[in-house]
Amino acid sequence: MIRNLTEQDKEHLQEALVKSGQKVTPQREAVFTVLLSERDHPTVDEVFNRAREVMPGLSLATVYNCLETFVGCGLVRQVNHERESTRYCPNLAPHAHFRDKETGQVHDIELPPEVMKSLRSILPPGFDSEVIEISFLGRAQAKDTHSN
Amino acid sequence: MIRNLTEQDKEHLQEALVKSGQKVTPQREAVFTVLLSERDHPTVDEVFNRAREVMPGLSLATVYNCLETFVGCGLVRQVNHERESTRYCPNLAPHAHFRDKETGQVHDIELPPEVMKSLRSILPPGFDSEVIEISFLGRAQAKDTHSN
DNA sequence: TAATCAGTTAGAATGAGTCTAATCCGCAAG
DNA sequence: CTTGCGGATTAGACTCATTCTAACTGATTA
Repeated sequence: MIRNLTEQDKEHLQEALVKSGQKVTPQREAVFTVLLSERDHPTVDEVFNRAREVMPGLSLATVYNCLETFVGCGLVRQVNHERESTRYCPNLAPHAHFRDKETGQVHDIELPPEVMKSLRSILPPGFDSEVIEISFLGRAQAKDTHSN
Repeated sequence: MIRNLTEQDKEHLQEALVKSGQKVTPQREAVFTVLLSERDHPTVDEVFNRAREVMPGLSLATVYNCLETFVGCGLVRQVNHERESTRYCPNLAPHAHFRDKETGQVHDIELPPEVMKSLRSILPPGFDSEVIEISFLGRAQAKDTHSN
């Protein structure tokens, strides 16, 4: 179910948008709401379908635009796996992704700072990296029930 | 330039193919030759164009087929970055990829076993991973000249 | 020689994502 | 007000990597 944004979430959205010279619009609020309501790394299509429940006139192009805007102002992260549809994730803490081979579900894996450090240390001199993507592929025993 | 396969490379190809019930064909040899001649993570299209120099009748579909076969029998690895075209890499040692933001070039980064181990250790119980993909995005000072 | 079968081929189909041109909407200036 | 401006939104056309399909090839087996 799609729950409403808390005041705090609204401020978070507004602040991030305004900081990068963007406006808060009803469409952006709707898309953001969808992302926060179910944190299951939805595809654009999934976001689109969920958001339509709340705003039936919303167009697919706008969902693409909104998500791009959010990525641009650091509100959400893109998650790519092989060449499958891009997924979106509002978890901003540094984390890796674990993709279940059977269900296709994506789980967040916390990334302790010392692991990040050891990763950075394997770069030869002259290599300077801003972004490190880590993704696991395998099987996960469903231990939590609040999966998608 | 496309150099011929060494006897050793030919055996390597044959062994891997036969082991998974596949045949050695002229097209597969040509594609494999291209991969080993310039180890710069080419896209399917690049492989296609290079291979045509040596085998003009070769079709794109066949290049796709060959590469898929090679991946299936562990001869090469697929490298994906965001949603760009898939690239192929004949380096089988465990390694990460560094993608230069400016040139688009992909460099292999050696992965020491202790880093692999620390990565595996961050998986919560119940998560079992076969494949770990690590990719860096950033800028690399060109220190070698034999880039593509 | 005929049948079989994997591999190859050209071209059509797919589908995620991007582009375009028209429209909408909020707001500031007149 | 009402006019004009600019960014946001929209529908639909378009792109392009990849996959699919159906016909063809060529080596091997019956």
